[in-house]
Amino acid sequence: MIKITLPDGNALEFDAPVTGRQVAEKISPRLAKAALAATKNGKAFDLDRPIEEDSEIKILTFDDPEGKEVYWHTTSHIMASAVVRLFPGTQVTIGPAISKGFYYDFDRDKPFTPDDLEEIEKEMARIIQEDYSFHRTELDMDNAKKQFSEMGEDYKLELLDEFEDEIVSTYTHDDFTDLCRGPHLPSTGYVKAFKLLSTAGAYWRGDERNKMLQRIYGISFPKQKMLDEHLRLVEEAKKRDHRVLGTQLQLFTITDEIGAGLVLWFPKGAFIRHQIEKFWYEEHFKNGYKLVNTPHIASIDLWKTSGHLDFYSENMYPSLELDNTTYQLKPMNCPFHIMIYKSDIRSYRDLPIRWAELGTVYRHERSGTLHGLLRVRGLTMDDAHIFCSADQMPQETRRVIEFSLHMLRSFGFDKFNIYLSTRPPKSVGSEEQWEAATESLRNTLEEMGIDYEVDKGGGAFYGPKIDVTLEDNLGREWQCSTIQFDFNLPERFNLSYIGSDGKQHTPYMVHRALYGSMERFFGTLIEFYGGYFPLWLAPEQARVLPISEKHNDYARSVADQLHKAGIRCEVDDRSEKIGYRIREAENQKIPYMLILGDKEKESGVISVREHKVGDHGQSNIDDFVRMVQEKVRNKEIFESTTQTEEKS
RNA sequence: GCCCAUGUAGCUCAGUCGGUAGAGCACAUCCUUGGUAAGGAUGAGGUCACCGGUUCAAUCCCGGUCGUGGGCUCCA
Repeated sequence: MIKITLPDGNALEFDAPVTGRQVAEKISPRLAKAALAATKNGKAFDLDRPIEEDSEIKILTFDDPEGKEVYWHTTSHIMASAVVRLFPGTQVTIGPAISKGFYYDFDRDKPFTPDDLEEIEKEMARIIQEDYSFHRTELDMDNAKKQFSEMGEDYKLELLDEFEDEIVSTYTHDDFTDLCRGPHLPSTGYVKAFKLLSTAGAYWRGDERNKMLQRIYGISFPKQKMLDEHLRLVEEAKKRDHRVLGTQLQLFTITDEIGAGLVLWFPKGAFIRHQIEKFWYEEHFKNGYKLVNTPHIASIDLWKTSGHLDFYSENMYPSLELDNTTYQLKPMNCPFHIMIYKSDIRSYRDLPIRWAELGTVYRHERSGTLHGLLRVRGLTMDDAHIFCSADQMPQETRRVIEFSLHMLRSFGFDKFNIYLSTRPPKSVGSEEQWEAATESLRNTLEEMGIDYEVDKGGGAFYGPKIDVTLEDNLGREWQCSTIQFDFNLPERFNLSYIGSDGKQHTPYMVHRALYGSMERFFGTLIEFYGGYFPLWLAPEQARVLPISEKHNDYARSVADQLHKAGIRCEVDDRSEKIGYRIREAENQKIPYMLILGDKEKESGVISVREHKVGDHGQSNIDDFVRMVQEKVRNKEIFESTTQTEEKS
């Protein structure tokens, strides 16, 4: 007899060996039916693999993240076997489950076409129909290498070379065998609904020096309805894409007549940006920052001294020759702030110095990485540099982290990821400097009790950093705030301050941006709000809609009163029906529509309609003004805005 | 940068198996003055991204350039 302990603490006794499936059957027929795999002592385990000794067992269904992983990973094996059936000679490489689905990378001369995908789907359907069981085989390294060498699977051999385990496992269904840790679904028939979504080129191991493989992405579910729902949600998400909303709401455009990655801010977008910047200035003054302003180009010598020419040149635009001087368009603001520091003798009494600038920089990002507002070539950083003494450093980093979180929360963000980025391969400074600086940042994070992940090798060339990322609407992560330690520039520029001991010391330096850049922050805001900007940001807070021509005068007098109260509103008195004009205001995502007809005119009130919600009924003007002012003051966000749009 | 896809009116998209293009919305004018998401009529609007090639003829086929989209380790 062996003892099987369940997640709820209850224990069941079985004759050994027992399988996860038998355990599930004992618990309930429903669980047995939904069971996909198990975990044994916390590690994923095939449902039909014998358990010989006392264990903690959890049965995995599609509701468990690990269950989904098994489901998707198995589907990727099914896809691989279909591809090998249809296109003999294709080498398989790796095919993991990812957060939403799976992919598999193949080495094949010809990329897959959409027609190929259809064929592959049909073949997968056959393989699922034929319901092959998955068999796990364990073998030692020599045999594994022999087997995959005979199969001609070079990539698997490369993987095997890196494994440290003595025993590896393979999974076989039908006549397809793949090197795989597992576990898998019991059989191919477990996959009920799937779809291949896209193809892409992907470098072997993500390294562009390696061969480009052909990747196929897909997803699967235990029910067709779940697949349909998933596809619907993806479609809905596309409507919140900042590029789509940017056009629809006339916020910005990027056109090749200007250049890739260069943004034209339309009046409405520029207004929102202005509000964001105004808030930024106010908060920076409150937090002890002073403003500076600096030019867009500078003598190339500055960039030689700073090290940018050596370490950042691939992202820099070519230099300009003029009057026997070579100028360089700036990719960063830091050297300028440093020169301001150097313009005077600094005392320890002056520190910390905090200088901020909305500084526009140009970076030649690789063409394939450009993406709407989220990765551009001309951008305005909400930059600042802090110069301080060594012992002020922990305090200053802490202040910046708190400041950053305060700023982001003011916009309603409450979900972000925080990373500690360590030394990259191409970088300056000694090992000791990196070690000390990284530890300092780590300590600050830990003292503040902040959860973070380590991004190994993700630091700037001049020092380690803390990054805050926000996710876009399709789950892609983008860097927002960044707080970077720099022990390079103060040395290169020979910065100093006079300490209380009367001697010269080198200051520490922090680079930081809280929004990251105005462009990217705006892009994430558009998606976060789904275009429904909160009142304090909305370019037009209310639209006044007279029912017919005879109410135009009243409409104008209402608009006047609102203007005087500081509310941004327009009158739409075009000779269109009220329904039409409401529809237009809704499409433009204008927060309030004020409908004015005979009833309102007579009693001197307004009828208030809120976007996405509908008619709120009548209100007097003062009450409405107070309500709007209150929401503006609180930076209140519309509840409906952060939810997925219903289908319209 | 690399792989694949793609570029037609302001926007969203049809279309031409090679004979210089079409819809809806938006826009303009007129009619309509209408109570909470599309009233009607008429009209204007395109070097079919750009450069080159094949052809009697190219928006369509071919090559190149530029742009855009998806992707380029969430490791067996």
